[in-house]
Amino acid sequence: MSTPIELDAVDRRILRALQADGRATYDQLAATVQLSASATLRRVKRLEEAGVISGYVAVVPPERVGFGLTAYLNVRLEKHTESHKRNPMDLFRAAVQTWPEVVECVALTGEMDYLLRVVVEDMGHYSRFVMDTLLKHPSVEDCKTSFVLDRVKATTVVPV
Amino acid sequence: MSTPIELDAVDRRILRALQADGRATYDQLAATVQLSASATLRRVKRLEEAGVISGYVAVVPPERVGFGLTAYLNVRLEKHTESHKRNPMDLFRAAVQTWPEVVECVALTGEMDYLLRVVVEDMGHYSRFVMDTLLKHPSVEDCKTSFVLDRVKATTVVPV
DNA sequence: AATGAAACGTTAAGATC
DNA sequence: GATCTTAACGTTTCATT
Repeated sequence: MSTPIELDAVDRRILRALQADGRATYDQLAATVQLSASATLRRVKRLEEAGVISGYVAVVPPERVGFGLTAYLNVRLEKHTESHKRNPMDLFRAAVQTWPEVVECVALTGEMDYLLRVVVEDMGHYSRFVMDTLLKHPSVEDCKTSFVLDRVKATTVVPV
Repeated sequence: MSTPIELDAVDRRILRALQADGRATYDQLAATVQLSASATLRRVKRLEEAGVISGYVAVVPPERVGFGLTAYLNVRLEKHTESHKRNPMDLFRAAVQTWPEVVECVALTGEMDYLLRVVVEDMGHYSRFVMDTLLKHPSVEDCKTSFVLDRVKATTVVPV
């Protein structure tokens, strides 16, 4: 899982194909990567065991299930804390895991500490999340929101 | 593809399960959602045809294939253009599709026009992308970069 | 209209060359 | 890397509610 993997051209074709269709059969895969099905299967298993393929997921467009609003939130944490509590960073990171609206959270360089991608049903839902949950959390100093107007490019794909 | 879909509790359990493991067998799925395999299959096909499941993809962690650096770039476009050319927005959107480093691009509310997620091999690759490609593009006025220090939460999952 | 059980065709997985 | 064999799986059918 942690050793670096050498990928040849065939491996890259396999990864591109499986990032486009994670349920392609080995016969289909074999045809697109120009290899026999059994050799293709062995390479896929090798890639899975090496952690190059960490799993397979169904893609569910949020707007098809009633989550029509996506926002990016830059969050800045409190720099100090009450001495009997855990520090703001640990508190915040633990809280983020429990908030279903937050589908992605990364720590960033720059003036804001964290970037959150938040997926909600509508503006009411967004407003409740920010007012009642995020800003009420003791670790959070403030946040800035940008709403997504349009998806220009969205790929689950790593450009292997 | 465009009609709203009514999802019941079983549909939601199926979506959660397939977002966690897109290659679960129908026997496995059936066990976790408390339904027979054939009924589960019929519901999955219905969700696929309705576009609630738009596809299945293999997940490839960028760092496992040599893409160790992720950055978020806020991009501001030129507000005017040479009259004989297309406007900056159309130029930029078309260019973004051709840049493999840009795995995600959304138009945002707020002072910056676009947010890009950029996945690159290292700082040299990042630097070349920004200096030689992004900032040289006639549609781009300027950009601000934040590098990802740590993934706190990363889910492909819509919280259905 | 949706389900569950069983039968049938297809695919995955392992052994061998 | 390819071929062959068998076990597992996906899909259809049909009776049932």
